[in-house]
Amino acid sequence: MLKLSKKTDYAIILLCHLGDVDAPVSAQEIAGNYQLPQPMVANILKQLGAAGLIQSVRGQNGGYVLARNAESISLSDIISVTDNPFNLVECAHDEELCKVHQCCPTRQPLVTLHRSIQRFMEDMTLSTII
Amino acid sequence: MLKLSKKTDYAIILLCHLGDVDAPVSAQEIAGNYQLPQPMVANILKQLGAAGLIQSVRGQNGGYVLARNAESISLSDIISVTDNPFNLVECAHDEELCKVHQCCPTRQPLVTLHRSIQRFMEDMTLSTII
DNA sequence: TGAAATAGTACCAAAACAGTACTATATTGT
DNA sequence: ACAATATAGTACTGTTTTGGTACTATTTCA
Repeated sequence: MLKLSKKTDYAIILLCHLGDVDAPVSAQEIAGNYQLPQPMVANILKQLGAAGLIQSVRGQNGGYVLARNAESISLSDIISVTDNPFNLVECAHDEELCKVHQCCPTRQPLVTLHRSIQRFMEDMTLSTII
Repeated sequence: MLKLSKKTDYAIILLCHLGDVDAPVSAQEIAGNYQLPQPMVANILKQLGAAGLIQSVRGQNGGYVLARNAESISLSDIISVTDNPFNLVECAHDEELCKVHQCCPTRQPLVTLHRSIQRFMEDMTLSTII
């Protein structure tokens, strides 16, 4: 449907929040702050942590902090974690997937569109958003 | 998942094909040509017809023809028919949908991304693709 | 009148999405 | 030491979307 998943939508909000503070922030705190479902937020933070975008601090007073500075986290990075890696059309990366790739008139322009969106998302970093 | 649906993917192929010939082309003929499921193709053509992008010719030797010239059919038009109208995030058009729109840090940049993709899709016409 | 085409619905299975639940483990404060 | 508060990991579930099919009616040409 060509839209961002809620997960990605939330992830961006979470990361923006983390980018604004230095001390670790807990899932509960963020969920409360933005009125998002707490388990959902916790799950997303876990994923972002596993992907290395944020660092976790366990134990009481624990939470999450950005693992890198906000300039080096791109929208593309985020989407790769919470959606799958961006793929406008399947054949954009692997043309063997296309049954009619010899005669397909659409591949090239769609790949162009794909690339330009991709570039846009790579250029848009967390610090841009903040 | 931020990718084009098969329906849109197919629709582009169909329209490109129609743009190449003058005589009406039937669903069967196109499906055979590109090895796509015939009922699927028929359904998509029906939708494109109902939306006014193509014109139908009923009866034997009937089929479909472009209703306008290829320059005036944009990728955005097509997606509006086969997916829903493009909406990267729900709040891009209606900010009331957003529970936290007063404090949401992400709306503005996402709307910017939305607009730039939108423009790209409006600029890319069928004739560009062909 | 019959074959070939579109028109209009309605349906269905599989996948993805959004969200929940549960158990285990780590750390801090008392 | 231990209770409280966190994350870690995993598995589950209901709903929506996707991808595709089926069926009936209507139009047109030969």
